[in-house]
Amino acid sequence: MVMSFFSKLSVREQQQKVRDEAILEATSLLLARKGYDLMTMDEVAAEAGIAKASLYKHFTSKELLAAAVMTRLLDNALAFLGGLPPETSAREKMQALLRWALDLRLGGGLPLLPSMNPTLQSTLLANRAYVERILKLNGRMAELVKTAQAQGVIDPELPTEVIMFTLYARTCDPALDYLRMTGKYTNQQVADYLVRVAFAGLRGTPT
Amino acid sequence: MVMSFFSKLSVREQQQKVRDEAILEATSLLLARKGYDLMTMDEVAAEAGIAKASLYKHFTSKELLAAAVMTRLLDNALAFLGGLPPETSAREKMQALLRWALDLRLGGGLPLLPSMNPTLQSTLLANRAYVERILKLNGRMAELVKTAQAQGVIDPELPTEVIMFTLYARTCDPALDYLRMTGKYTNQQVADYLVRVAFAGLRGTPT
DNA sequence: GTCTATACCATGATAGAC
DNA sequence: GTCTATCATGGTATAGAC
Repeated sequence: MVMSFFSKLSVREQQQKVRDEAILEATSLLLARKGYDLMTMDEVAAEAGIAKASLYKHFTSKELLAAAVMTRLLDNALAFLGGLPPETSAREKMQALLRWALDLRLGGGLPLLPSMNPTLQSTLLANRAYVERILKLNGRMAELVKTAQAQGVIDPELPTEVIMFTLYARTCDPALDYLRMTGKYTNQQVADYLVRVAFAGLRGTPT
Repeated sequence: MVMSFFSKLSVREQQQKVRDEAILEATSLLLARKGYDLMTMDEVAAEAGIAKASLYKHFTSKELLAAAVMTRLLDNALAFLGGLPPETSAREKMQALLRWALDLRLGGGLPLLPSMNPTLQSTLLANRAYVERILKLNGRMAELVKTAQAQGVIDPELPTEVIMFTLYARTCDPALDYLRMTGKYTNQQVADYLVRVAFAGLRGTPT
């Protein structure tokens, strides 16, 4: 089919994108708030302001919807990393990424990592787009970690994977929720503490 | 009703305890493996070798069952802490408790902390026995943390709560699962890494 | 009296008719 | 796009066997 760039179809496609984006945003919020298992498609539809069946016109299954959200999230993470000024050190980049994720979570926008729902897990791993992003991010992270280790600012005795996985894990650290529940700290303070503890540990850095 | 200590009822009560224990153990495994939401009462019954309806004779709801498991877990944690030799330092005790929890998890026996299922959460907080244990453990932990901070072996600039919550959070660190999935490390190594990173951080301890 | 089998009922993911 | 089924799942209650 031939069409101009300004045809009605193009506009309609843009509308689609806008709607898709709204759905993804709603899903993101709900995933962050309740997790995959407890999130229902009814809620997503309500939050996005459309009917449930309409939702299924956009995303053909709950799992695919979740995969789309996770993929978008990884894209954002990669974009964030890529957008950091070139003079930023490797360790600073690692720290900034963790901070970015924690801030996202404090704003209600970070879907927890794939809980351990097995069906979701396998759907994700079968999802070309998702896996591609994961691999790309892993590659970037591995570089940063190795550089930082070579510079001696990250424990060189730890396997690269341990560092990477720990960083990923810290983005969904439940301590964040606990601290927030006390009501004693600002979001900034909570994030500061978590980043600090992730890098310096409970022992702290002796001078 | 009057009865001897060796009456049949007493025996029957013992049978009850044994069965209860088997159910709790089965639930523990399943909670650890699938989490609360995905665990079904059918599975629990199957794993415990009884019928679903019988299960409901022992525990009148899924939530109460989970609460019982969590309470038992906290009892075990308290017993473990209490059983450490008196000469153990505060920091060693903290470390030992984390290690104990991680070993439990590696053995498949640690139900993750209350996911964030809201109904479960409120059931737990309404459960006298559970809350009692939580408060007791929190008390013990707060003592240990303060002592260790006073001794300068735990970062004294961090609020006690940050330390405590971080420790709790580390017991369910997803990095453990990631590392195990690589298949590159023994369970011992995985636990060693996690404990080390929890206390020394990613930066490591500069000599 | 304790377990088994089965029935009930709400919820939530999908599919099909307008 | 919406509205209205369908269909499976899973928590809970009951009815009857040993």
